[in-house]
Order: sequence, then C-alpha cells, then structure tokens
Amino acid sequence: MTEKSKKTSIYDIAKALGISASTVSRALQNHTSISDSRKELIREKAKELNYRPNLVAVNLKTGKTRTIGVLVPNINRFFFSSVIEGVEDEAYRRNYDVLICQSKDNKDREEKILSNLSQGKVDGIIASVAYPDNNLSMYEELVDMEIPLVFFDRASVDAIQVGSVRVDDYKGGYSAVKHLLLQGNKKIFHFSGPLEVTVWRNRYRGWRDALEDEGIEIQDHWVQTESTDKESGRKMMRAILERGDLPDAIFCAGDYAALGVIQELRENGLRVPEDIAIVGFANEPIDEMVRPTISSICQSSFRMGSLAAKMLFDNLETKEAMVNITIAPELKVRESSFFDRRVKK
Amino acid sequence: MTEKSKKTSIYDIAKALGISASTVSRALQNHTSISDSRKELIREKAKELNYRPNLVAVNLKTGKTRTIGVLVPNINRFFFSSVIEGVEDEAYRRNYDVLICQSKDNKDREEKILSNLSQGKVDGIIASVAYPDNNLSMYEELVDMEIPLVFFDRASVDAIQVGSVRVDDYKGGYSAVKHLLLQGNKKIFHFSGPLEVTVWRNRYRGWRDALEDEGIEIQDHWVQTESTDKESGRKMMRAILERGDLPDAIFCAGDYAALGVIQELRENGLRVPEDIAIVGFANEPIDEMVRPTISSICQSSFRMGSLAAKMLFDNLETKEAMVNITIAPELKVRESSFFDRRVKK
DNA sequence: CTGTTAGCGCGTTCAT
DNA sequence: ATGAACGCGCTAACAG
Repeated sequence: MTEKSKKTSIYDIAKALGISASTVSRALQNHTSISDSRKELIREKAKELNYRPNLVAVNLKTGKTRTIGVLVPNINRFFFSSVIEGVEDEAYRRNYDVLICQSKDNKDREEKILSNLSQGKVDGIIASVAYPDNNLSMYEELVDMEIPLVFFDRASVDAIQVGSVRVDDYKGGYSAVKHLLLQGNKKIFHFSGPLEVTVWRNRYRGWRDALEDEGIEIQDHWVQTESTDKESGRKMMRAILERGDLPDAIFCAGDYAALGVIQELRENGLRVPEDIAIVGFANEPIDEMVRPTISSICQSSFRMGSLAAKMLFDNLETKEAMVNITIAPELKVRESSFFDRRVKK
Repeated sequence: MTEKSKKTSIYDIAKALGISASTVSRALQNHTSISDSRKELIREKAKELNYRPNLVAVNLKTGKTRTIGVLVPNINRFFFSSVIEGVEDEAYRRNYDVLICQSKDNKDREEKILSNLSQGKVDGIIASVAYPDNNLSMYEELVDMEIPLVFFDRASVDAIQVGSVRVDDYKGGYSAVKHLLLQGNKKIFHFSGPLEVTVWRNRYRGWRDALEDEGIEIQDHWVQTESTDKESGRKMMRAILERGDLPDAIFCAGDYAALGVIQELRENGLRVPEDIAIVGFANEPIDEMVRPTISSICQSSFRMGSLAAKMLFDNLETKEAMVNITIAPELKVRESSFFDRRVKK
C-alpha cells in the first residue's frame, strides 16, 4: 500500500471515487451545489487518504496568501514581542498567518527584508521602521506596488500614505514633565536617543515645551541623546555625575535607559526617587519591577498590535481605508514600588 | 502607460523582448547556458518593468517554500522571544522565512495551528509543546507526513523520533540545590508547576535527589506546584507563610514565579536572601534586575533558537540527521544585586 | 448538480 | 544557446 505515494491531492481522491476533481474541490469547500451525501462520501475518502490541502496551490490560484508580514527591529524586546502577540492573536482569530522579520535596526537588512516581502508571500505588512526612520523610500515602493502597509510606533507618517498606530509621544513627554513639575521639581533633564528619530524628537518636544511653558530656562547639557539602551542610560547618567550638576528629576525617553540611570545613581549612593526622581516611557514588566516614581506608559503594546492588525485585515478584506490612529499615553503613577519600600524600612 | 497592468511576470518581459519565457527564467536564475549579453538585457528589462518574482509560484513549482513554522506557547515571554530571535537570525542568514504561531498553552489551539502548518506553507517546524506535554500524537502525525520537526525546551523526546534542543533540567535542579546546601541551607522548598510537565518534573527530580543525597527528609508541603507565573509564585509563598513553617531557601523552577515569591516575602518583612534564599531558573533580564542569590540560568535562550534552526535547516538541505541536544545549564552566582545593595546601607 | 477546460507564474525536460 | 510544451495543485468559468 505504501506506494511511495507523494501527497494525496484532490485529483487522487477524485480518481478513487470515480468523479471529477472539481466536484471534490467544491465538496471540500462546502459548496451548496453538492449533495450532502456526496459531500460526506468525499470527506470520508479525504480523511481515509489523509488528504491535506496544498495551501501554496490555493495561494497561487487565488492570488491571496492569507499571510501578513511583520517587520520589527528586534523580536526580543518586550515592546515588540507584545505588539507581535497582539498581531498574532488577531491573525489567528481571522485565520491569517504571520511571517516575522527583524531589521535589527539595520537599513540594509531592512531593505532586503522588504524586498523579500514584496515577492508575493504576504498580502500586507505591519512594520516598525528601522532607525533612522527619516527615509521611507523603501516603504513607498511597497505602496506603489499596492501592498497594504501599516506602521506602528516608529516612523513619521506625514510623508507617506499608509495606516499607522502610534502613541502620542509629544503628549506623553509633556504630561510626564508636567507631573514632575507638580511635584516640585524644576531642574528636569532629558535622556533620550538621537533626535532625528521621530519618537525621540516628539518626546523631546513635549519635555521642552512643558518646561518652557513654566518659564524654566533649559541648558544644553540637560539633554543627553546617547541612546536608549540600558548601557547608554548609565553612560548618560555618568556624564552628568562627572559634570557635577545634578538635576531634580530626569525624564527618560526609553525604558531600558531608565534602568541604567537608576542603577548608576544607586551605585553612587543616590536614591530614587528621594534624591532624583525619574520618569520614563516604560513597558509593563520593567515598570512593575523597578518602576521609578511614575511612568508614562505606552498604552498597552499588545493593543497596538491588535489595532494595527485589525486595520490591515479590514483593508485586506473589505478595502476599508487605512487611517492614522494615535493612542494617548496613559500616565501611571506609583508612589513607590516594592523595592522602594525596602529603602524606607 | 498605466494599463491597469496586474503584475509583470517573466512572460511579460519575454514578450517585451521578443524571446521566450524560459529564457527569461533561466537568465534570472543566472544559468550558465545564457549569454551574458542577453542576461544583461533581460535584467535591465526586468528592472524597467519593475518585475518581482512570484515566490508562491516558485514554491508550488519546486515544492519547497523556504519557510519554517515556529510554534511557541507565547511570543511575549522573554524566553520564547529570545529563542525566536535566534531562529530568525539563522533563518535570515540562510534565506528562510519564519512563520510564527502561539499556542497560548491551549491544546485545541495548538492542534489547529499544527493542522494549518501541515498544509504545505512550511518546509519544517520548530516547536515548544503546549502544556500538558504528555500527549504528542499531533506531532506524530507531522512526523508521519515527513515534515521535519525540532522540539525545544518542552516535551519529552523519548517517545517520538524528532530533533530537540533542551536544557538539562535535572542537572539544573540538582546543582541549584547543591549550591544552596553548600551555603548552609537544609530546609529547601521547591516551587514549580504541575509535575506532569516534563521540565517541571525533571527539575523536581534534581531538587529531590540533591536533598536525598544529603540525607535530608523531604516533607510534602515543601513542594508547591501551583504554576510558574508570578501570581502563582505569590500564592505558593502565601500558602507557606500562612502555614508558618518557613524554609531556609527555595528552589523556584520558574523565573516569573520567583519574582512573585520575592515580592510576597518582602511585603511580609522578610529579606532575600538574608532570611530566605531563592534560586530560580531564570532568564537574563529578570535575572539582571532582581536576581535573588543565584540563578541557574537556561544557557542562552537565543542560542537554543539558533541551534534548533541550524538543525532543522541542515536536515532540510542536506538531509542531515536530527539529533537530541542537551545543553548544560549554567549556574550563575551573584552575591547581591544592585537592589540588595540598598538593603545593606 | 456535475464534469471539462483553462489558467495562476514559474521551472524544466526535450527538442532543436 | 534557446524555445515549446508540460505540470505543480488548485479554483473558477463554462457547459451541460
């Protein structure tokens, strides 16, 4: 019996039943035009022969893959994996598959990936642009090819006509600083990444405007834009410590950087938030563990993912228009984390 | 010019050049049998018409998709996203795409996903089995269908002939406890998840044997197997606190659970590790932030991912045999984290 | 209700 | 070196 048979196709089961392949195809798709008795017969035979539809053939025929591509800088970072979780959840619900790619914030790699993604394996793409995000020409090509595209988090969308889901970074920065001001802080520094990058620039503007609205004069060294990883956080803090001009508080545009800052401060005998308050743009887990004073949190990254996915799927299926969604950042305030409690003992 | 043209195919560029499609196909594949002049001509025309190969058609023709499926319980957990990062890196290097799926530790969902994955969209699968992992029949079907399969982390592999990459959980448990014993702890509890699950069972055995080798008599309530999420950690610790019989140390089989345990202890005025030492199977970030006394760490989860991917790709491309790799867990010892330092002030 | 036919876009003999 | 023809597995007219 084991005739070295490759794979059973609808043709095989048609032959076995002495009927045509199209009848089999229709039966398996539950067409109304097939009698129930035959449907049953065909399904049984299909099971017997252990038939598995070949989705690649279906894709080729229909021109749809029911697959979307997701491009992120790095899967491993909590923010992105949360977004992907949201995307995958929505995709699973609607019977789509998710192809995943990492740009590693490398423009060459990003380009190769986008080129690959434009070769028909996906129906649409959800992407967070690699840094620096000021040149979107590769994405414009996708738009020209009429591949539906949704940005999330990164990339200014003003220049390109696609969907997007983003946090209101300006507002986040502004309200974080406002909060610090209300607590009596005046000298509020800003740690961030390169200001060419849209998100950093917007958070920077929020910070700046909040201070200026208060009539506080900003000095150059108040702004450090090394990067937003933890090591950079330490570095930026170290630079300030060496300079000797300490702030009342710091608005830290990246969550991992905030960790580095805290660590550096503590190793130098400074307490957070007693000596220097920190506010960061934080994601949940870090937030929960070492939450500084408060965090203006990127409204559930999971939700960003499902929003982006919904938009893309709706566009794919009902040609619903792409839109630009801005999520207001939620300001979470915690007077102390369980770690802070230990200090007070 | 914008003739509402769908997509340019090799046929279009053949027609434009007055040659046959097969020549175009060969030229684009850089066949030696095509003169360089023609190749150049064809490539130019291809670029001019903005030709993009249709990978779906290639897949159908060749029977290979150059795509692998990765099934994990949840993308969002650091351990898994790290593994996926490793997989994706290796895949990118070798020009494969990665399809990603989450079982959410739900057997129904897992089954649907595996069924979907067996319909020709992927050449092979890397999976971490959903809990409980004691029934692998769905995976056996994949093996029957000759879809290459590699397990990582979860699932006992004794029963099924596939590749695997796993941490030596028994050894990890044993050496963690050994370490605690050397520090003078005797009464060492064990917090974990259901012992039907392979990894928990193995860590449990390591813990048990280490204690028995020392002649220490284990009591039932020393073992709590609620689950390994943070909330369960708190719950298990609370149960012990209510009972009033406190341990010298706890070997906590899950990293998130360890966090909950620490939190619960601290809220009850107990210090870690001064009053009760904790050892956990931890991943890096948690590790770094609240590392208890020591952690027996799952040797780079990133590396697990690339190992699994390499094995799969080698099998796919050169029919290299699948093997079972066991990684020895690395015992990282840290006397104190930067948070502990604050206590000592 | 069902069978026949024709592609989807490409790679690949088999001729030339 | 190149072209004609076939088929991967399936769906979708078009006929009956």
